[in-house]
Amino acid sequence: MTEHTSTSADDESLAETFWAVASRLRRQTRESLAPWDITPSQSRALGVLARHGEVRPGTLAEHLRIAPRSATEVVDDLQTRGLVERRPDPADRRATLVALTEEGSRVSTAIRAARRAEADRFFGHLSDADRAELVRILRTLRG
Amino acid sequence: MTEHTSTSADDESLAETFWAVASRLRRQTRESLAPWDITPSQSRALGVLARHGEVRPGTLAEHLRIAPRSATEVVDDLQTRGLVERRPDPADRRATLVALTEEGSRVSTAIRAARRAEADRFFGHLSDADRAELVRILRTLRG
DNA sequence: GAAATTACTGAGGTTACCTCAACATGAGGG
DNA sequence: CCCTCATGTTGAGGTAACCTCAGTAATTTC
Repeated sequence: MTEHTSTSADDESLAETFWAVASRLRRQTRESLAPWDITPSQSRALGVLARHGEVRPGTLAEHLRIAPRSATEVVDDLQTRGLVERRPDPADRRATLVALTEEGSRVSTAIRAARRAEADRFFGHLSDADRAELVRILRTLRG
Repeated sequence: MTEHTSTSADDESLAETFWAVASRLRRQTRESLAPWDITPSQSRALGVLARHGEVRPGTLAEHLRIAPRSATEVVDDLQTRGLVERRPDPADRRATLVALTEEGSRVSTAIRAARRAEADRFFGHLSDADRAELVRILRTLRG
């Protein structure tokens, strides 16, 4: 009964349910980012910078899994908005370091707070026990 | 202990974990679709047609949550590939019905099977109990 | 000194969407 | 019957967020 069969039909609806939840969460996240008029990829970049401090554009590209050519543009946009600045890498004069400005730090923090609030809203419907279960199960899936 | 607090830090990592899982699943799904050289939105359209039978382009657009103008293009592409055909709606001579061709049916079935296999692979690492838990929790989140 | 690395730029392409405007046909109501 | 609305399609033009390819410049590494 609790035999580990390949319950195909259930797995499919599991995937469907998963995506339904994902799209709801994505929509909500997009909305929570709206006040800053920032694109998802810009916010991802801010996140990387907040976590890693100053990094070279190439490294940023790796973290964001985009081409270096595209990272230049993301950094350009963020720089135009004054959220990020480029400075010379003291260790290698070919290189540039991208770092959050003060404004960038504030925005990044604010965004993180908003995300948190949104996650609270979203996952807050669950009991503590269910949240714990969910996180445990997802972790075994996250690879 | 099981008090329902707003465990913000945990919620954030819950969201992160969720997205990590999502991106893994998305990648795997994309790969499983590769043999058919079909885009995700085309496959979504096939899915709608398989579930609903023949539908008007406008209805298809609603299901896919895209503009009617864009649905025309999706249908065009599928028609070019011979997976779909347009026929007159007997009930309304302005209207068109989009339906799977035989080939389209076969492809759509094959895709569903591949998806199922992929879901098996993906969620199959979980115990039956965990799968049941996951589906239950996700359902309460899916809105 | 030659080759590799790092960043940047310009040009052009792709995907999957979008809006707006127009047109043809046909449906439904008065 | 006429008018308005609905339906599908098309064309033009636009956007976001990427991509590749080719070339420049500065600098480091072998």
